[in-house]
Amino acid sequence: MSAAAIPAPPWRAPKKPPAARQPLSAEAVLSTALRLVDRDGLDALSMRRVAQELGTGAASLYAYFANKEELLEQLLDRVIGEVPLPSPAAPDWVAEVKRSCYASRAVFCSHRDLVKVARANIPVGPNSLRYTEAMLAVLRGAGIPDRIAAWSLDQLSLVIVADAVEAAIHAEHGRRTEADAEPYFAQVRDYLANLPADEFPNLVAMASSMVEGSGDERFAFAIDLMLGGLARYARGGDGR
Amino acid sequence: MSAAAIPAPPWRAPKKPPAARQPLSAEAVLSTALRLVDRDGLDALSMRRVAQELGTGAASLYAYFANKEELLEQLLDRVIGEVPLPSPAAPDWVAEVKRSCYASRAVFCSHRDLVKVARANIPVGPNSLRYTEAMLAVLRGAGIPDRIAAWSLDQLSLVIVADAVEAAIHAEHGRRTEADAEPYFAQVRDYLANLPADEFPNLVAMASSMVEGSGDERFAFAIDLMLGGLARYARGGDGR
DNA sequence: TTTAGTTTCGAACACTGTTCGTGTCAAGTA
DNA sequence: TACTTGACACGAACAGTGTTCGAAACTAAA
Repeated sequence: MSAAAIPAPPWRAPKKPPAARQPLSAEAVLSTALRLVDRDGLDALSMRRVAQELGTGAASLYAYFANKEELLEQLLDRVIGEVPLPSPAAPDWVAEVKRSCYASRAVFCSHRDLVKVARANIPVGPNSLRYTEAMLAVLRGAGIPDRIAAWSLDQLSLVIVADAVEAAIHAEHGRRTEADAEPYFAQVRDYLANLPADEFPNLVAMASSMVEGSGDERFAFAIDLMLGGLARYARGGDGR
Repeated sequence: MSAAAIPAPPWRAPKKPPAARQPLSAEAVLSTALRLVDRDGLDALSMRRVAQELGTGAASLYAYFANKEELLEQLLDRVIGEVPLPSPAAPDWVAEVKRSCYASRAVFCSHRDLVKVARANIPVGPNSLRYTEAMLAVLRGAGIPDRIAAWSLDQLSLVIVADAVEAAIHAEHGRRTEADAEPYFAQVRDYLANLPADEFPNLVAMASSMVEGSGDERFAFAIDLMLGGLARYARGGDGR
């Protein structure tokens, strides 16, 4: 195969000058789109801009993708492919699931707000399927009944995505690190603490608690909460 | 003024009949917007359409709302106001929280896909605050520590919203009832069942389980999962 | 009646996703 | 070599979007 001689590196973006541009492919479009999202965020991703970056017109993209939604779907699946698969052979299934959840969140967070496209639609891209398969293997290996495993995985994914979206929104508002976010949280805390105490006694009393904890801590708590509820279905009852 | 004597050229289209429109207020705008969402869905809600429904131009709305986002925020808060507040006096706190979650979901689902606007931003509308206050009262009344109560409420809301969004998307695709959705789920099941069994043994084996259960059942499971994990923090340990 | 201040809103701006029909060019056939 | 064919490329246009600006219309005080 002569194609092996020149392996087109998909992550290497084609240059702006239309002179030496490669002949446009779904791969090239996806790479460019992902680069744009990473650089400017999801809102800045328009068909025109992707095409422009490729040195062509927007209409050309519709030869490879039926519409923008399909492009985004494939883009998301490509990112999901970056998540390392959990191993069903791990000795401690709870730890393995946790590790996998953290890894997923990390990958999503590393691509700005792309995760926003991961709504409710069941993802059916090849990488999503591989991930689902691996996760199911772990849960079933722990003795969790099929139905429970399927539903729980749904919920876990939901929490991961929702949390990543929240993180992305914070990042968009410039609250990237804990230190950056402090003024914002202080503002919220003050607002809550100064509500009328007769109508909102609990909110006033809990103003500090409401904004406490880093994003990581809150995410870890959410995952623990689910796994805590899930453990009772695993082999050996809820003792863990 | 002599200018008034000159009659307007009749062939020039006369201005729109002023009709008997009320003098335009934030209230009127919100009511109209909500009516539009209920009728045509969130995507059909544009500033122009709302204004048109009120017999005016889009620019007029900006006198009452800084932008579309603010309008949507207030619209959501208004809908949250329809949710009945949970009672901290209820004898069984778990049952009360469950009831409240179901009620919230029902309200969201009754307004098409408006719930999509409820992303990660902490909702701070008056009705949202009232709801949060009531829910916190219940959780604290159960002996749950402040920090845990705050974080759990976050997660519960997240699950409710995410589930309602999923239901809305199904409804948009015409899969409103279980019977309507059956063909779709059958399709997904068949697709999963026919994947290469060597690469996806679990998905193939669990094809049925993956699509099993009504929306209500899956939602109930999700809430139970969280409350199951939460119960251990309540007064009296994790028994219950 | 004049003036000042506020509210209203048509027109325009800079975008968006998508489609149509033409343009380009390489491969296949005569 | 000359001609045809068909797939890909893409400029221009369409129908929409949120938002802004400045002029008109109305209201209330002087």
